[in-house]
Amino acid sequence: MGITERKEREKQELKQHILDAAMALFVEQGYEKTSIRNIAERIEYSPGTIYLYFKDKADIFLELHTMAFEVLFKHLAVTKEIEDPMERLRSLSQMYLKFAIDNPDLYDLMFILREPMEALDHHCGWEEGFKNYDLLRDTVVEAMEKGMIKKEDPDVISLAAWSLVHGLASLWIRKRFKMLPEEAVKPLVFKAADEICNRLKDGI
Amino acid sequence: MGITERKEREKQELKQHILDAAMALFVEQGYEKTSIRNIAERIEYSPGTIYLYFKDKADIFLELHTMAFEVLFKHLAVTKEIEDPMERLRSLSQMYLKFAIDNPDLYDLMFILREPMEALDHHCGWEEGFKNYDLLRDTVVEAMEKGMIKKEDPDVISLAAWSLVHGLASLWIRKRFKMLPEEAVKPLVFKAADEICNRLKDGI
DNA sequence: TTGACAAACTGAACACTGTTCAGTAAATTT
DNA sequence: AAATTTACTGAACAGTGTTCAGTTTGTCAA
Repeated sequence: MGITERKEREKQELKQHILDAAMALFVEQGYEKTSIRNIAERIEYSPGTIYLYFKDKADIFLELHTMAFEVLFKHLAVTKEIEDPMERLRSLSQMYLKFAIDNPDLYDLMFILREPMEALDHHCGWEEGFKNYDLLRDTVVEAMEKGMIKKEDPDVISLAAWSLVHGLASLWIRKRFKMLPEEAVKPLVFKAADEICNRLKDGI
Repeated sequence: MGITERKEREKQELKQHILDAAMALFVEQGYEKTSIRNIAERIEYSPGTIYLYFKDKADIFLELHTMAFEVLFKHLAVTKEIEDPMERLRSLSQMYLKFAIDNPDLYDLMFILREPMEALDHHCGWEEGFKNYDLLRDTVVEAMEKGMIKKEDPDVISLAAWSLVHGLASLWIRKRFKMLPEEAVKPLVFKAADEICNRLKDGI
């Protein structure tokens, strides 16, 4: 009975087809400006069809959000080869920033937009986020154990480190650095993250 | 000829009336869910009237955004009485965080939402933002001069400090702290900002 | 007081949005 | 070949921001 299997496969294919079209439009023109009708038109199906595969618009973008996290994780995972946890931390922050600035729309979806999180419970369902946070937290713990960072609740330091780079990234993406000359901002952003790494180290 | 003056005054009053209604609705139900028709209904005018006083929806919220900045500035300005620049910096960050967490919708409008900034040029028109940034920058400069923070481009440190608290605030507002137990997050947020102040100082 | 003019305001209309659901068409099973 | 299940459609609903011809209101000169 290969028919049900083929049908299941075809269903998955169409679902992926919707996701691909949504991702393309989303990166082209951003989340808010991407409508269900836009997606339907691109895949040459009627708008109603999309609702046979996804609960609502947020549900589509929740899946894209999950995919984007895997991309980020792969980017950041290469830092595992760096022995020195302090250098690894520095590298993590620089790569995180680069990812955000190179992929502002993906970053928006992952960390700024309300929509994907509203489809989630309070305490679960955000494994993608957890995985990336753990990468950071493990590095912080290791740096503390090796005496490179003054000991403290590792979540406090991890939260601070993440918030710093997220703050830089999101203020950049949402154009809040108007007080500084335009061409000066980008280098300053990377420098700010780097400098805080220095000071975490010097504190010893 | 007092008539033209009265007319001008009445015009300003209606404009303010629109802003008041918009602010009320905005704080009640957030930006996205506040429609022009909602505002019109509340002030008992037709939707078209609003466009005689504001260019578009973003223009209304740009003005609210300006008002919100004055509120924040007044909050932060009380720190001017603190002599020690390091303690002032600590106080600034704690009060900034408190403002953001107590007024998430206003904070959204000021630092997260795209709309108000899109009505602005790249290099001008954001005096409200500049004023608050200068408050921070001046404190950083003073702390450096008094040898309380290692010297460095003050914009790098100011950017880092601001990004840290903005990062904490915006990740909180947009519900990205799901990896931590819900009740633990709020204290951690304040602690993270405080701890970075400590380490800036210890670095000497 | 009346008529003319300008300013203020209206609300229907346009082109869009997310979402639903009765109806149709296609594929599969009996 | 008929019956049934599955997949898909597209019109309709209730909403959005925005525009603009047309009406009302207020002011001023004759």
